[in-house]
Amino acid sequence: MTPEGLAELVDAAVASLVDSGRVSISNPQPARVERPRNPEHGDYTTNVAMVLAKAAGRKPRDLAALLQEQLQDSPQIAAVSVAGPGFINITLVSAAAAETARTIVQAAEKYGHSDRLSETSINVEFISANPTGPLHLGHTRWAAVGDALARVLQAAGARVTREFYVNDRGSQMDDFGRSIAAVAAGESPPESGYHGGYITDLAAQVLAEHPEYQSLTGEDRMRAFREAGYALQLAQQQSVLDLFRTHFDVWYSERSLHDSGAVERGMTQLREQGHVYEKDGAVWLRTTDFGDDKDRVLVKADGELTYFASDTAYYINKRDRGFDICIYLLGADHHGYVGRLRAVAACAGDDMQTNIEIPIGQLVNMLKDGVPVKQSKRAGNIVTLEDLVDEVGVDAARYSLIRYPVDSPLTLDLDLLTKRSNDNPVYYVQYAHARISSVLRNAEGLGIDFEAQTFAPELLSHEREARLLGALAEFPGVVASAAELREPHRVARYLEELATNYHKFYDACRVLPKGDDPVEPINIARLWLCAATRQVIANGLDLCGVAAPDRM
RNA sequence: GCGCCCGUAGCUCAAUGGAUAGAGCAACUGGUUUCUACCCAGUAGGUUGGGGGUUCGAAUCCCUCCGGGCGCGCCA
Repeated sequence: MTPEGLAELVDAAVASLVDSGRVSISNPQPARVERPRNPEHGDYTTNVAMVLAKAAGRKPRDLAALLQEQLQDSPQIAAVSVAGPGFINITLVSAAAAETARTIVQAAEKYGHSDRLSETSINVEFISANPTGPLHLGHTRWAAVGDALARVLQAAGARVTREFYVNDRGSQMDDFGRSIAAVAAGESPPESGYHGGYITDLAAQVLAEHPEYQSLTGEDRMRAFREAGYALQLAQQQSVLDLFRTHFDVWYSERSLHDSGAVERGMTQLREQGHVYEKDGAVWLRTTDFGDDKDRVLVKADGELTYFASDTAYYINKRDRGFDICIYLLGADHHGYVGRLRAVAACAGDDMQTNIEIPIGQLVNMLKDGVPVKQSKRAGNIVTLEDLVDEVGVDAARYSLIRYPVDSPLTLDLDLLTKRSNDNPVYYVQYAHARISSVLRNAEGLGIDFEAQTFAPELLSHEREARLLGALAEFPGVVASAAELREPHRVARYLEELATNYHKFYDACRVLPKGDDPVEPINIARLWLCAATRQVIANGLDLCGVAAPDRM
């Protein structure tokens, strides 16, 4: 019996009361069934009586009592009670709860997946760093979170495209080229340029491949170094993201947006929608029609297109490519763009409530030796994605970045992460997986093929078995809510709770027979439970993009 | 000045308007002749920044004040 199944049972109980005329509610909303925080309150609890009390014109506790009467005859329910202001607490018979283990083992890697977003095509754009330097710690957070979000959305059935927008157009590219060219000539980069040590490396690489560039001067020299440096830096970003297990489906070049005529087409569409006007020799988009602070310039008085013009065209281009929802994961330093981007969607004739979503991620701070690390791109002392991975590894880096909601600022203590200690819960979760794997290996060594034997779910009646089963049953709901709320951290938090439940079970319940003891049905039942738990941990870690090791 | 985000245990952080606000780390006390102790059991730690409001019920929603971060360009 799953929480979803139980919710249907409660809905049926409500409908039965209404149909028999004992209660009058028009259009009762579906019940929500949750696991209570306090285990003494049973396996599941629902607040449906309190929610519907007003519509029914009854006291919450009276309505709850009527529902209790309806529910307690169900063969799958062991006990129903009314508590507090009107909660209905439900305990399942152990066999009904334990069927979950069989369900999970049979569904295998599909357990937790659903089809509730199956009609939706979603573009998830994240990182979108300039190709003028290495990816820093902030980008690393978006890499981990964006990829995990994409995985969670896919698990909910959505068609997802991971997209990286390459800002390869504009004056910062020229600054980039001038900086490399200057260093190649043995000079310092210009004040407005780029100063990190990687510029020196890029200059050396460019010269190694193209020694003839050294003789170029002026704009030709800038362009030559710019293009060669761009190719090298983009390749570096791509390879480090590959290492980080974040694989983009589309790397979309801003230049290509212009070359393909998408910018012109976008402008035409916006004109047709009637939100474009001219003032002071410039062309504007009236984003204030849709809540933006001020209107935005598309074409400057000198005829140059703005960066914002690319943004508008890019959004329209995404919609033309068939995406129902465009998600932009932006850093807090770009939150000023939210208003104008949403307005772009509206100006293009879309619904800014549904077609565009812009979660804002707060920045990542760091402690090293207990002192905040000051990061400055100009000074070139940034901490890069590679640095973090070198320090703690891909699993710990990804996990520690996605286990927090993105809208909360995050402080990473590098010294703690470096210790590879339990301060990083990823080891706690991975260890549970490795521990179960070991038990299953030992079972195999004893010649026990539990899947070939009869599973007697009613034997899993120990309190800690019940709690573990309850946690396992929650997984599909957790994945679904993580997808709907765009909050992949829920999966990580859930895994930690699941791992705790497993360790407690393991501590109290012997799985394999000791010594020469015969194999009993309880051993078989517990092996089913172990296999189910391992499957859910593996599925959850996969949604995080973190490895599930068989040995540690 | 205006706008957005944040403020929860000593530290890092959870909690989809629900019952006694939870974990991990740090501190203290215990537990393994047995399947992986990277584990488990327990103690201690709170005016959820302050104040007001909404309601059966608020860390959560509204108002206000305080504190912190970020952003407010015909730059990209």
